[in-house]
This record gives sequence, C-alpha cells and structure tokens, in this order.
Amino acid sequence: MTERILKDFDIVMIHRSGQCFRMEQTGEHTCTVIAGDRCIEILQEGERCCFSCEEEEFERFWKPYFDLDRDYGKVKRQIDGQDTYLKEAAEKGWGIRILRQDLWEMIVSFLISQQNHIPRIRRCIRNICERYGEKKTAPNGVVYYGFPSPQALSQASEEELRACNLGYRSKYVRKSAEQVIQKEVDLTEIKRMDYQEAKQELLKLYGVGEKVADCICLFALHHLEAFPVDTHIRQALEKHYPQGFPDSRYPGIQGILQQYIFYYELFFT
DNA sequence: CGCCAGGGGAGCT
DNA sequence: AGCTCCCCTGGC
Repeated sequence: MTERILKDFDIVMIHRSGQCFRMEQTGEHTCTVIAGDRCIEILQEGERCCFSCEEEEFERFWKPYFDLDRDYGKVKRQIDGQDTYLKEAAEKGWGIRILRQDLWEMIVSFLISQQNHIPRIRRCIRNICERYGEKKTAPNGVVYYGFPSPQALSQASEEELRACNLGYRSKYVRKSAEQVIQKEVDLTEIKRMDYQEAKQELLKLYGVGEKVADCICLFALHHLEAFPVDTHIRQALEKHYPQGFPDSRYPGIQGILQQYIFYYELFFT
C-alpha cells in the first residue's frame, strides 16, 4: 500500500476523460486500472490517494504513468486570461492528466475508437483482452487479462475479431499487427523519435490516420504538442477559435488543453 | 419500432 | 478536396 497527497490529480476525472479504456470505476472514490501486465486499485478522497502497490512500484511505474512529476497548476496559469472558454474548460476538467500508456495498446485502442462510442470501445477492448490476452491474477486474488500482443492479434481471423464487436475495424487491427511483427513499423524506434517523426511512422499503419496518430502520440508517447482533432474538437474550434487554436501561445502543452476542451465538450455542451 | 449520429479512414474520383 | 462505404450500438 502506498499513500500520497496529490494536488491537481483526480482519478475519477481521468477515468471520465476517456483516454484509458481499461480503467473501471468501482465505487464513488475507487478505480481499478490495468496497464500492461499490472493491475492496481486506487482509492481517492480529496487529495488523499491510496494505491494498492509497494512504494517501489509506485515510484518506478505508476508515478510516471500518471505523469505525477508535472505541475499541472503551471499549465493552468499559462492560459490566456482573456480566453474565458479555455479557462472554463480547464476548470471543469481539473484533475485530468495525460497518462503514459503502452504504445501497442494505444494503437489498437484508437484503431477501434473510430466511429465508436466510449462504452462500446471499452467493451471491444475487454472482448479482445479476454479472448487473446494472458490471464493473470493480482496479489489480492482479482483475475484480469493482459493486453494481447501483436502476435496474438495477427493470428486472430477477421471473423473472430468481428465476433469481438470490432466491425470493419477488424482488418485494421489484423493488418497493423502484421506490419508491427514484420517490423515494417518498428515500435521500439518510434519511442525514440520526436513528435513529427513518430506521427509519420504511425501513419504507415493500416487504419491509422491523422487523428488516431495524434491520439497515440499523446496518450502513449507523451508528445504533449499533439492535438488530436475529432468531430467534437472540430466543432469547438469552429465556434471558439474561428482563426485556429493559438498553438504558438502554448508550445508543448497543446495536448493537455485539448483534453480539457474535449472533456468540456463531451460533458457540458 | 425506425432513425441517426458517433473520438475516422480507405479507396475511389 | 470531395464522396461513399465500412459496421453496429445507444439514444431519441
């Protein structure tokens, strides 16, 4: 068990922001998070947070995972005081953080996300994990499934993936898995690249376009300058930033602001 | 019940 | 650059 007082961190907000599809809210103040081959329970009451892991694992894995070394208060203070819309969005989205999730998992998750709702994305991912992932048991006895490897997913037939509810995205997942295995796209290399290079490389994957590539850059590679534009964001930009989002004012934190806007549009409009 | 949009992208023109 | 189809679930 690890206890911390954490400012600007709200586990329920992170869950609701929909960047992590393997997070489950189990109570008013509790969440379960599965990341890679780990599973953790988190209890939060105000700024008091309890993580069901040892100090060492918390420091080495979960602290970077939840981006706890970054000062999000500083991000808030950088927002243009005249920009009431963005200030409001940041206020309502307070506690959200940009996670550092697994690269392959984000590729598959955002391939599945297209033309899809968050509850269904979650269900699709649960299906493929239960079918193709490795079954594991947490120290507290909870059974969970790891995320299926590229090998495991490339061996699934398109029909089987459709049975997991992926629909026409099945062939995207299969082909991308194949491209990764063949090192046509090298995931290890991508992790070393800067934002622009990584994005170009990700666009080679079948089924990955601009928006999905940006989501992967943001949620797996932690390139905070990535600003994924989906239908919600596009509408918000047209309405509030007819001359375009002021990128140059917010170098290296656009992705965080995008999450505030996305969350605000999803829940408050 | 029917209708329709929903965290896009590929494959045409 | 613009258009159509991909699939299917939840909300109205």
